[in-house]
Amino acid sequence: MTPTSRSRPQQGALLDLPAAAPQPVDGAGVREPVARVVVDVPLPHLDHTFDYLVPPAMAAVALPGTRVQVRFAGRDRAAYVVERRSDTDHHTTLAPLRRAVSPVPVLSPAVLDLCRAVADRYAGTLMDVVRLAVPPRHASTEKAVLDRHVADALVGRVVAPPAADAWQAYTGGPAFLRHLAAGESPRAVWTALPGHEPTPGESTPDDNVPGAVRAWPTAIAQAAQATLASGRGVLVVVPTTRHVAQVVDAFAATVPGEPVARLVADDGPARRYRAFLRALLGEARVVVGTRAAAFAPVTHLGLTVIFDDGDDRLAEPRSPYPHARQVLALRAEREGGALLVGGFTRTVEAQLLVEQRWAHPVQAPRDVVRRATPRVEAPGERDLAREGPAAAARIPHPAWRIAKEALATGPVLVQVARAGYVPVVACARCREPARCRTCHGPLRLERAGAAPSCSWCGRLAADWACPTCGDTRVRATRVGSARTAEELGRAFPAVPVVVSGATADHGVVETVDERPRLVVATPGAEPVARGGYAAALLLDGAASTSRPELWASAEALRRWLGAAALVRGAEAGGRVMLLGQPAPVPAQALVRWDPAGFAARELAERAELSFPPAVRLAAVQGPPAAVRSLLGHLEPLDGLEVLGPVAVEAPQPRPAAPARTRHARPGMPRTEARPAAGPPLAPEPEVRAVLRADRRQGAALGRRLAHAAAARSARKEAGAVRVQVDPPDLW
DNA sequence: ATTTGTGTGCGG
DNA sequence: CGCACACAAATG
Repeated sequence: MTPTSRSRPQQGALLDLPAAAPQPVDGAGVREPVARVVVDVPLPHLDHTFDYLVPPAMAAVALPGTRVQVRFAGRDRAAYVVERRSDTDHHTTLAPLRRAVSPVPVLSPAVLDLCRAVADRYAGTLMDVVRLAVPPRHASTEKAVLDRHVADALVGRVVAPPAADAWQAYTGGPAFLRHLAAGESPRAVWTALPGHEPTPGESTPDDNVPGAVRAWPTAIAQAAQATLASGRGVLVVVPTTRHVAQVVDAFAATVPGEPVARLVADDGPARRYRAFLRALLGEARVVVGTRAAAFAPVTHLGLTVIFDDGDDRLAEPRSPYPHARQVLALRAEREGGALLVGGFTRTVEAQLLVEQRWAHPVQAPRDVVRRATPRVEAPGERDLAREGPAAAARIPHPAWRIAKEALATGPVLVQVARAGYVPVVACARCREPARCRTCHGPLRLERAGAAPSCSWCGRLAADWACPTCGDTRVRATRVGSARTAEELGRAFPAVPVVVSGATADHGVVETVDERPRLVVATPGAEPVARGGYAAALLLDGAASTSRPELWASAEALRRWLGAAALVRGAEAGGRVMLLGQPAPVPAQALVRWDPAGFAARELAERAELSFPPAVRLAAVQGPPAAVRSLLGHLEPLDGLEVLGPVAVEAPQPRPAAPARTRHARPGMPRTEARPAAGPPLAPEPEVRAVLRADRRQGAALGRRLAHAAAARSARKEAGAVRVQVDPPDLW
């Protein structure tokens, strides 16, 4: 936990002189007159500490962890004090701090240490990580919080005796809670069961019935409660604000009166900073938030939880791109708290933690799983053909039957891969994907009867004609949620249809009640149904598994499980049907509800192919000369493979996209064209190299990459190179 | 990035 | 010899 004291610039290995002997500094009456600071500059080769003199007026304020301003390279810069000391190893006289910005120690020693570890792991700079960890200061909020804090500081809190019924169903669940309550720090990978909180009027689940499974947020709240009982704090990180709301609600029900800080970037600077301060000052011992909350300054941290860790929103999109799961794992190792990695699926990364025996698996025995999960069917083409001529329909007859039966007892969920009406169209005759004449973006239909329009630039293509065969008619190659809802509404005229998804037409619906209705939703936007859905139809199976990336089937399974987990258990008649020719391996994992088995198989496959997380990978991307020079600055590493560099597809669609699917044959499923809309910019051509090393060499690889980036920046070499460790979109 | 220090070239 | 500009190194 020692703060960094790498006060020596790294001007290449050649000039690695020994550090100057520390010299005592005359503080003119100031005790520990030297402030060791980290300065907010973006240059990798300046990623170390600098010493400044503390003027007497700032002596009591500029304490470790506080924000200050310093004169640096002729400009006033923001900085954080990381240490106060009486000596310096700097040889000339120290410049004074310019300003003590605030007395609040926002960068606690534990969080500083975590940031350093994350920066090292991801080959980034400390400051880049600190910027993710510490929200921007909001002065008026700070004043308000501090004033109130003095007023009601140190109010003792009594925690009710912990409940543990949500963990009864899991092997190792009660033991996990016991260890937490005893002040220990177990680590677990938790495969959550679908569970539903009782509807009002329904009796609460009996603690002694193992089949009575409670919803995941309640399980988290109970684990938190056990930790609070041991006198320690709790941090919960989830992918979205929707998840945050669910967890916060569960806390309110489970640990009433316990203050919970909700740390969500979407809340805006003032609220975010307020929540941060409440955690920092110990006013809230529980923090629930999205990815940046992984760094939250929870005092005496006893447990961190991450739920649905396969969601890509847990990966930070800004340099150095840390993933919240990894941040929490580093944190658990360094700060010594317990870690709970949970989800309906099990990610390969979590599987690795289990196989390394770093974490214990916590999951339900087979018979409990069978009762608590819905009955899942994934009819193959032959099964459907037996049912009659409409077997190839997107919603074949057996699916209609399930929906009809289920609607007698409750709501039915229909998961659709894409939002919109007809999000992709092709030539009706030759099935060539239809593209915009101007920018070559894919065409779509925005609503019934509308002319095709471009999903990139929005232009109408009323007079579209296929450049290959001349036909002017288009056909749907994807069907979106809006059109699906339309079809369902026609088939069930008496049943209300709800559409949920992040589009302009309608928002995400949070919950629906237990009355019969059809709920059409895109993955991740499924409303929670009180008491559970009676059934779910998962359409478009192939759309999610046919992507070439290695993670496609794991992601598909995660999405299916996420929807299926909202359905009542088999015991209560819940049914799920997976449709649309999904790949068989994830489909079988869903049918058997065996995410752990799937994850084990996936991890083995990745080890076989030398893919992450079995090995450590890093991507280096930028202009050709810049990438070459960075690779040139890399010090040798045993067993390091350098793949490439190779030209990388333009990150943004170019205005003149090549018609690359000229010979697509009718009937062949086309691979997805490109992500989504975006302003067509002309990017300069870039290359990407991929570095591969043994997992045990991961730390060394990170160090070498950071050194190489520092060397480039010290020499002011042109061109921005993006270094990304564990690039999520590569394999 | 910005500043500061050192070296080099050219005009006087 | 003196000054101006260029380049490199350091930034406390």
